[in-house]
Amino acid sequence: MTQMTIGRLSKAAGVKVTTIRYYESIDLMGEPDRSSSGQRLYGDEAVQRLSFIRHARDLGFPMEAVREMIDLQTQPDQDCTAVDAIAREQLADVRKRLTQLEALEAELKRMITCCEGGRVDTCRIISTLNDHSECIADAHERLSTF
Amino acid sequence: MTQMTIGRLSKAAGVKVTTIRYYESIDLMGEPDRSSSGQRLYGDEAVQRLSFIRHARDLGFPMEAVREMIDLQTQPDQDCTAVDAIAREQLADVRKRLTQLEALEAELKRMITCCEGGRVDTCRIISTLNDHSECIADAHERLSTF
DNA sequence: CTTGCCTCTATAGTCGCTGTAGACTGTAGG
DNA sequence: CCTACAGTCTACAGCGACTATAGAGGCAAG
Repeated sequence: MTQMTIGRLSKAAGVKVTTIRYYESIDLMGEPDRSSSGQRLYGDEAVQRLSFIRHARDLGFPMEAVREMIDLQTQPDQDCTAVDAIAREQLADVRKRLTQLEALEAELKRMITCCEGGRVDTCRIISTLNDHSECIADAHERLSTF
Repeated sequence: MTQMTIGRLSKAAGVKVTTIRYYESIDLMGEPDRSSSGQRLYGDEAVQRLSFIRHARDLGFPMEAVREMIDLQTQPDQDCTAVDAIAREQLADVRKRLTQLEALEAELKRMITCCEGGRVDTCRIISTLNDHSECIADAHERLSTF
């Protein structure tokens, strides 16, 4: 199976047809061959590239980084310091997001332990959101439930 | 200082002027008073509401949830089960994202330990992105660096 | 009075897609 | 061969949550 239509490629790579065309339009995929009637025809390397893109995106790499890495792949004789740098940057970013999310988790737990099913006007979640500095002291003992 | 212009509100609440007007346009803020020349004039409760919105957004609450909570605040005599439910949902979501990010961190670490500054065509980061199932075995011993 | 910042409205642009419309193509069954 | 029907084509609009721009008018200090 050397040539496949966009729909088959879509299934093979797990990327929607419209998204593939979109990637083409922003020059992430080269221009594919066309059948006599104008339908796009792809080879297996298109599956590779799409999986690469999708995987990188799943890992949270920004589009720009993906593009850079793809460009680098077209010059395979260079050293890969640049690729390494991109990955390290991404790792740092992920770490930052992890820290933020952890703080966030703690705060949400706190909010929830503070809400005891009263009325909205005394609700601790609401007041926590209104004023960041509330309801910390008495939360600690109840956190185990979460 | 009972009435302030949008710029002062912006500074007081840490939300950009344009964003405030945007929130007004999507009915998150009520219509403010206007000066004789048509400039928006806000009271302190606007600072409250904006901080609430910003804080909730920082915590990752979706806009829709923010809107719901604001609506609930206008009916302060109801019980706050709904608010609690929203917060719990958000907590579950945060947990999910945490798990994903942790997996992601692990994979990025793996990718980086595998990349030894060779050439792009042998770069393990690139090949990891191309094919998910590589380069796991020999990574473990070097992970400590990260 | 002028300078310079603030505010106004309305509109377009951002990112990373997704969805739509309306036409054409390719294929399988009868 | 004809008919269905699924797949494909282009071009463009829409999404969320803002951000930026243009061009006009407002306000306070020097």
